[in-house]
Amino acid sequence: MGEQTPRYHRIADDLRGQIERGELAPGQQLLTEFELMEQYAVSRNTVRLALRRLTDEGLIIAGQGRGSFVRKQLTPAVWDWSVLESRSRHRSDANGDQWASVVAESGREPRQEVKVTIRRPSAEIARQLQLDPETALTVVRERVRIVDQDPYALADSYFPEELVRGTALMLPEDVAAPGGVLASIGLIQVRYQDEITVRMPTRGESEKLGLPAATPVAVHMRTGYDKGDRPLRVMITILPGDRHVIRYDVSAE
Amino acid sequence: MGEQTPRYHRIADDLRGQIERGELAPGQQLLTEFELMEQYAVSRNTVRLALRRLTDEGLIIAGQGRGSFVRKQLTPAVWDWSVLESRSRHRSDANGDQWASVVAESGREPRQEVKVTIRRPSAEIARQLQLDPETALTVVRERVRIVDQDPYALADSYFPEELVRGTALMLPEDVAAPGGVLASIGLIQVRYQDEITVRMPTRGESEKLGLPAATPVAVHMRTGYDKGDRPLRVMITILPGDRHVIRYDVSAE
DNA sequence: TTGGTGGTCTTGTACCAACAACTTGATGCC
DNA sequence: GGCATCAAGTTGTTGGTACAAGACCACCAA
Repeated sequence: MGEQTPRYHRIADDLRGQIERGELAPGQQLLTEFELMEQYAVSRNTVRLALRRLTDEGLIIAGQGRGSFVRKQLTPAVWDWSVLESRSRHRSDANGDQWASVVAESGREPRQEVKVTIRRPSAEIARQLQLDPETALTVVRERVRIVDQDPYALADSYFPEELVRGTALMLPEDVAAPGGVLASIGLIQVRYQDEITVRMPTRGESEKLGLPAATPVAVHMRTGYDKGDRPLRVMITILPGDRHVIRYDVSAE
Repeated sequence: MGEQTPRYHRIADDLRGQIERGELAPGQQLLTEFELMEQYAVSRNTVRLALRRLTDEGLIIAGQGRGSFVRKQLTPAVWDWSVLESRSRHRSDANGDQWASVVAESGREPRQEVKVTIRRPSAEIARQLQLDPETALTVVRERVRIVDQDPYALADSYFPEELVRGTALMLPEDVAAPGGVLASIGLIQVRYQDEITVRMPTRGESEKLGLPAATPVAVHMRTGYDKGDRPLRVMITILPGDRHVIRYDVSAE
């Protein structure tokens, strides 16, 4: 049978069309693999290849023992990164808790799990903080941001150890202060450099965030500098693509 | 055999470890499926499941008839979006050709394929441009940005038709002007709103860009406003994750 | 030298079978 | 009623086979 496109491609195309036209609504259960076998007169393997294709595109999601379902897209959280902590319009909250207040406004319950460690910096972190990777130490605050019990993002902050030694930043608690936590200990960030990359999550990230298959992440790395251009902090945020929008406002002064 | 983790998980973990430890270098060919069958004493099906896992993580890439290879990451192009076209430091070029000049600086050859059409706007575009989706028309400039024959990004610009009627923007050519093309016809953008989302590419994007499997894309939507807060343009750029870094500088005035 | 031709190697597609693991709802016991 | 148990249904895992399709190389012929 000299067909050009493989059968499982055409089955996937057919199902994708049904999803895009709305004949299969978000959250709705698809036919079972066995039913699809009969409908298309193919083997179960071929059906599974087609379903895998849709899974990889993020269109459906399968659960063992339950069935396959059209994936419903979450209403994404919009995240405005174009404001300095020190002049945040969001009622005097730090950037770390801009998040908390934005979430709270939408009637949901934010929570953060914080873990603090002292570590030798990785090559990338050392470069961003202009530290010697052999001798310097960094204080690392690893946060898991949770909304209504569901993990939403990972946010890890790295500080040069000598700058924050003995301050509240070393407490494994959810610290917040008006104007930003760094400002509260006398470190004023006047400039950020943000770099955003896109990739598939690592296994560890995928587990911590409970990500469904085929969910890419944005990696947002923000380096904060004081007015002498000394780097004070690197914050790396892992934002799952299915639940976040990153926003910037760029304007002439 | 009451094992907790499936065999193909463990095989994938093993191979992933080899890649991460550098025992398998980027670009290097993996053992063939048949050899892996013998080495792990499993069926080809199981080997393929393990390889698929690594493919989905973006770690390897397979070619029919050639073999499987450790994926080498490209040196990503850094893309600075925090500058207005009108005050670009990059030798008086438009944003659209900030790209061209950055690429040219690194000794590679940039090229753009441009297609211009007039269309009724989608709901999203109409909302961004504050147009009536029933009656309004938009001029759409679809560009494929190519570096050394390889497609690198898609950049589609949408203009309200009444604003650009009869101007150079309606020519299906690679137009450029000092200070930006819009400025050259009297439309001055003083503010942008950028929204970045992350998702898997659609089939069409994947084909146009020749993306390997498991390559997510960043969708960068920039809406430009004049000083009366009237939207002048929406530009949607599709940036494959394996070859782009998005950068912003955020500073106090 | 050049070009085509064919054979071999490798991954891709498609089929079949069996059991495991998990979910869900029904059943029945206390 | 409440709770444990069971059975049926569904996807997950693993084994097998066969042929197709693309890549690559060696060989031969012009």
